[in-house]
Amino acid sequence: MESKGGSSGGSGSKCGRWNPTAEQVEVLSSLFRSGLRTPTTDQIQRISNHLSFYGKIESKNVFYWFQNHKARDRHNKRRKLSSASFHHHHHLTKDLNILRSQSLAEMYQVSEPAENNNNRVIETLQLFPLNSFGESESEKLRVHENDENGDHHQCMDHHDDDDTVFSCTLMGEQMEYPPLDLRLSFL
Amino acid sequence: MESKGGSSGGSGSKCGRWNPTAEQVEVLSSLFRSGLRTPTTDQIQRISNHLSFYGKIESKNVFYWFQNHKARDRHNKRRKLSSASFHHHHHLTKDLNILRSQSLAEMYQVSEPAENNNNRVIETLQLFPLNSFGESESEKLRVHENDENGDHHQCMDHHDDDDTVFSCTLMGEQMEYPPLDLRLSFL
DNA sequence: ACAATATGAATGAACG
DNA sequence: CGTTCATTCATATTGT
Repeated sequence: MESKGGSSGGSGSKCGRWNPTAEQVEVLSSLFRSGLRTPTTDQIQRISNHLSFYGKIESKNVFYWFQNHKARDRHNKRRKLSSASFHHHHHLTKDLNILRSQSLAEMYQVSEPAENNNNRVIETLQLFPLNSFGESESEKLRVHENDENGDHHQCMDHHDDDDTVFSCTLMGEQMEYPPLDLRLSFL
Repeated sequence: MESKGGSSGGSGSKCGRWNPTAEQVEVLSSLFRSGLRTPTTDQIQRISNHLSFYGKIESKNVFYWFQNHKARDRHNKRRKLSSASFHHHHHLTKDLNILRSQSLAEMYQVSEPAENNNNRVIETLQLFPLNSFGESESEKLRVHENDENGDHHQCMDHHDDDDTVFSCTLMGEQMEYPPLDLRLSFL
């Protein structure tokens, strides 16, 4: 369709935000698949410089690309669960009963797959002449800090403009919700 | 119907992308109206598992649903706000001041989350001891990137110089660009 | 059938 | 580094 020039990708895009070329993505993906995850500033510079041949690019784009790709790759593996699309035809009452018991927790609390992953990536990394992986094992040291990651979502006093007139006062109020509020109990 | 995307329900649905059923949307909307905006990974999992009762669904669907809903809600609110209050312009300056001071912040929910100001959803969450052990048994396994499909990055060869040469025979993907081993040499 | 809209999905950028 | 925001792409749905 269009040459890269300023930006390309799958479709035309307005400028203002880097739109990587197919070639750029290919190279970046290759590097990632080869094991590169967090390139140093120097490497970022080289990668960016090299990729500039295919189109406009900046160093920070490369930096962000690796950051995002790594994070999403990891997150995707975490979301690989819950593919159960079998519909039980339980009765709602039964379902609710189960819902209140504790056995449900086991049912719904998905267990992580706990894949026995090898460290093959590290091997690959060390094959590269990128002498910056001296702390390749430092990442394992990442302790699990228990930040009480409560839900930081505020409730708003929305004036329910166009939405249904649902008073969301289900705190200590006398809420007589339709069966809907019961559905929240799975949380 | 189909093995894929066979989301039954009141609305017909084709394959290709997740098409939520009416019940699923109902529950999701309820949660949203209750104040839930950015569910955590655990919550997403539970929501997804629960909603799988009504049809095929994945975690990422829930994740995207909330992301989109929140973003669009915010977008709409913003547009509404910017175009609002053009009728009574008696004290335009005053209105603007008010808008800037507190109302806007509350509407945008960007005000600082008071620690005590818990959300309704949180209350609901804590009312049900379904998953009281949820946080205690967090998976400590923090495995790292594992190889997706170990059919690439065969071998390499390098000199310890900037002009490193690679012999990385990757899977024969059709690429009209220079071979990978050549493109990696800039590192 | 096509245009317009609604909405699922993706991703670059940035925050804490 | 994990999470969140903003913008855009892609596709289903709906209206004419």
